[in-house]
Amino acid sequence: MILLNEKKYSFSTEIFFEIFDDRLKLMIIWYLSNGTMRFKDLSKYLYPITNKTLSFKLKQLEELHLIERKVFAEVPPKVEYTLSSHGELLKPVINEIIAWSQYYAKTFGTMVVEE
Amino acid sequence: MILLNEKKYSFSTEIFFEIFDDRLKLMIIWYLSNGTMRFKDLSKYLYPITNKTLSFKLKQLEELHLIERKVFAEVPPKVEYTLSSHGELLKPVINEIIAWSQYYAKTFGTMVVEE
DNA sequence: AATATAAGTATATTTTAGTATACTAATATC
DNA sequence: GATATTAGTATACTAAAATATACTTATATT
Repeated sequence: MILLNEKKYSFSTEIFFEIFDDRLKLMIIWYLSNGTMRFKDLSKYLYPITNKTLSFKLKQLEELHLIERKVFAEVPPKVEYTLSSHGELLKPVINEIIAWSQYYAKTFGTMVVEE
Repeated sequence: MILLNEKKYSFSTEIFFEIFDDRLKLMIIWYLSNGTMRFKDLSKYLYPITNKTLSFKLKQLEELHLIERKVFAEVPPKVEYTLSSHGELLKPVINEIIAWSQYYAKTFGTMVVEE
């Protein structure tokens, strides 16, 4: 259970760190910022990640109102994940992260295959 | 040892996640973005953190050229940590993080004491 | 002479995040 | 009738990260 509301933060960014305490959640947001994805797509892109871990992270992001989960009554199961409006507002953050990463890669020679 | 140069990244933000694989390093950058700090200051602000952990994180950030370490020949020891020019360029990222965190706190009622 | 100080290091221990592996449900396909 | 499919769950295990605790060094203070 995530209980952000019971905590007090000494500075604004702490909320961000509380939410993105691991890179996986932010990476999921990054992937979903390119459009809707199914569980298996995310699993593939985030490899190696176990179903358990991915499932848990998605649940957390949903609790935090950052993504939305849409279940289709099909067999085999189909579940789609999409950024919520609050999640969409993370795009400027992601864009700055991309800009800085590209600068860093250019400066220190780390290869970047694609954006 | 951090060997970013030996890795290839499938998208730009991966470098960022590789560097900020834990919240501590980004929090250190956040604190230093307000100015120079000594080891003990950081230790106080990042409480609870052990000397060992803080020392290790600072070493990593220095290896990544994001901070600079200045040793004074004094007793008791005095060491000052400052953002490097590359670290300074993370400020736009931090600013977007602050903006989003404030929006999120306002929307979901999480308290933020100060910026 | 004992104690405090800052910036760590050393060692052992604990926590916790993630992994590996196997399993399920309901239908479609070979 | 056996097998594949997706989106998970369940259980047990492992490895990495952080903690707790004690120690160091050289000077200044009580």
